[in-house]
Amino acid sequence: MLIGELAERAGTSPRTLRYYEAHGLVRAQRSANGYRIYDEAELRVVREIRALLDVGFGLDDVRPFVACLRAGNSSGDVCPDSVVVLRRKIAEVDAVIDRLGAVRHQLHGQLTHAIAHREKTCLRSRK
Amino acid sequence: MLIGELAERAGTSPRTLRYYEAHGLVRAQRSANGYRIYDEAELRVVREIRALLDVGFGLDDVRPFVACLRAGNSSGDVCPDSVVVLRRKIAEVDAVIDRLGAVRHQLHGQLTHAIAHREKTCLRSRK
DNA sequence: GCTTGCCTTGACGCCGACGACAAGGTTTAG
DNA sequence: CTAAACCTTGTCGTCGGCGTCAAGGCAAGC
Repeated sequence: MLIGELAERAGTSPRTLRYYEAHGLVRAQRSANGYRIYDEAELRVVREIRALLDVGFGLDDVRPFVACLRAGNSSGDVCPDSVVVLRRKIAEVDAVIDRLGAVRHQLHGQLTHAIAHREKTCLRSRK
Repeated sequence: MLIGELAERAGTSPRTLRYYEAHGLVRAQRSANGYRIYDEAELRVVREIRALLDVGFGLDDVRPFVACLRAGNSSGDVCPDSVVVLRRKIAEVDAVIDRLGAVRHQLHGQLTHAIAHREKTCLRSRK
């Protein structure tokens, strides 16, 4: 499988796959003419990477999951390192959610205050 | 008031104030030697900017609030343009919170699955 | 042979809010 | 006289995950 085919099957671009390889996440054989050749297993790897990135992981966070897959596991999640990252990410997400909740609350306060002020001004202007 | 003093009083840096000025948010007189001179009103402007940026606004989002303050209002929130931005930002925050909730849910699922798998493996290895 | 369509490496662009540094001018205190 | 401590403009660097050329090689069909 050449890079274009893998890219299409994984729903991404050749550029992206080379980028992953440059960062040590994806591996490829080389044909005589220098083309990258991938086996089926890499498709699963790339899909794992994509799924995690979509969820907000960084490339570094993804490494343990890829290693876990390469170690022969059916899921990238089941290795200790992956679990560590999962826990950390959940905690991060929780923190952001809390923060955004507070932000939302504050913005809501500013909004209602502004509306109230507008009512007042409007009433005054009608006198 | 020179730029260093304003920066300190607003809890930021001279570089940041020049950046705001370059983007049309903050204004300054110039002394004979070319130094920027700020009046007290600019302190409130800068604080408004900082408060909004801290909450996740971009510089463009902040403009209406600054204009509102310059128009003589006691709060930057009370003008129609500000209210529009406030509503939009609240909607954005809500969307992100929803998305993160889904992400959290998925990650939690992956984690429990991984733990369950580990239990299984552990049990097998003890046989 | 020529075009088409793959592939290769390399390098710059992006976005946003600045930080950091360069190279210089000014004023003040010792 | 000089050092310190301000100020000025200008430019490059940062972070991440790529997109987008550029310039070229290789394979295959007509």
